[in-house]
Amino acid sequence: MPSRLEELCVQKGLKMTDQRRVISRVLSEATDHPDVEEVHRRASAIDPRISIATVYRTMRLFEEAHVIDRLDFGDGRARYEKTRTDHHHHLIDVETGEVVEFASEEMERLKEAIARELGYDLIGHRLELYGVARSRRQEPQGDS
Amino acid sequence: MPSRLEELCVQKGLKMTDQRRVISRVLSEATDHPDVEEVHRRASAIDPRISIATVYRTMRLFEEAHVIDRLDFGDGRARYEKTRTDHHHHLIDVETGEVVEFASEEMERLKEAIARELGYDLIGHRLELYGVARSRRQEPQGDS
DNA sequence: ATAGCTGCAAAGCATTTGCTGCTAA
DNA sequence: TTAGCAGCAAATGCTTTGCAGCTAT
Repeated sequence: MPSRLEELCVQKGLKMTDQRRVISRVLSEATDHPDVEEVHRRASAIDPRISIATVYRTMRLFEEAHVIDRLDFGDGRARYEKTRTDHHHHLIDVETGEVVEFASEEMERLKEAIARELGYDLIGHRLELYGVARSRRQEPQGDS
Repeated sequence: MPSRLEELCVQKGLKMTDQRRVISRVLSEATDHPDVEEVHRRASAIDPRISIATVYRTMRLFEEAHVIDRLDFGDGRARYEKTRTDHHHHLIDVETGEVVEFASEEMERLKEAIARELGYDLIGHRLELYGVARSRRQEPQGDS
């Protein structure tokens, strides 16, 4: 059974090879935001004859076809997620690296309003929050 | 006359060498958001015996002393600005690279509220808007 | 045949670092 | 003298790319 992401790729006219199929399946099944190395690791577990260069090339290909989105959490490497229809943003737990997704209609309105006020039409935007779980704050065994 | 940024550095207990003085002056006089290469270029114009490695080391030093802030506009290199007391964000003109600063009390409130709702205390955040000047949109001579 | 894809290794870019000589207290 | 700094070049980490062989049509 082709993954949902593979079907999307085909719709976009992408030629699907074995390695692209494996990568699309890995991405389709991911519930997190893996970087290229992690995608390569998971893809290699399915089919070891897949090089990191191909993963890089495929990620770029998929990104240009708008079936995945590149994320930048400021740590120097790109993360990816399936393209979604809903606007959403990410809150990164700075202690665990965990990523919490959230959406806010108010935020959408506000950034449009700000751009308009400044005389601009909004093309894109980026918003991430970095935080620590409030429950963890009162536990005094923090070892950093 | 020492630059304001140099004075700040001294207050923070940093040892000021000739090259650090030059770099602090460059940063103090900057009204834009230069990257390391640009800081090096401007510093070299004042005193040519200053290496890019020293600029990198000094930027990190200044950043750790909280006299400058590192910015990331998503183009792979770090930009810098003097540390300011006011919360503000950046709108990047995707056609000219120009950076417009803005502040929004509503935005500050909103992101705090979102984090709290998700059960987190906010440690940091990142927000950039990318846009095109509305005035430029109707001029049909766009050559891209 | 032929266009396009892959793997490998080399190159690229921003940034960091090991080392050695220098500099200021 | 001695701790810390600067310059240089080599190393790093992520990503891209040149090249030659392979694979489907």
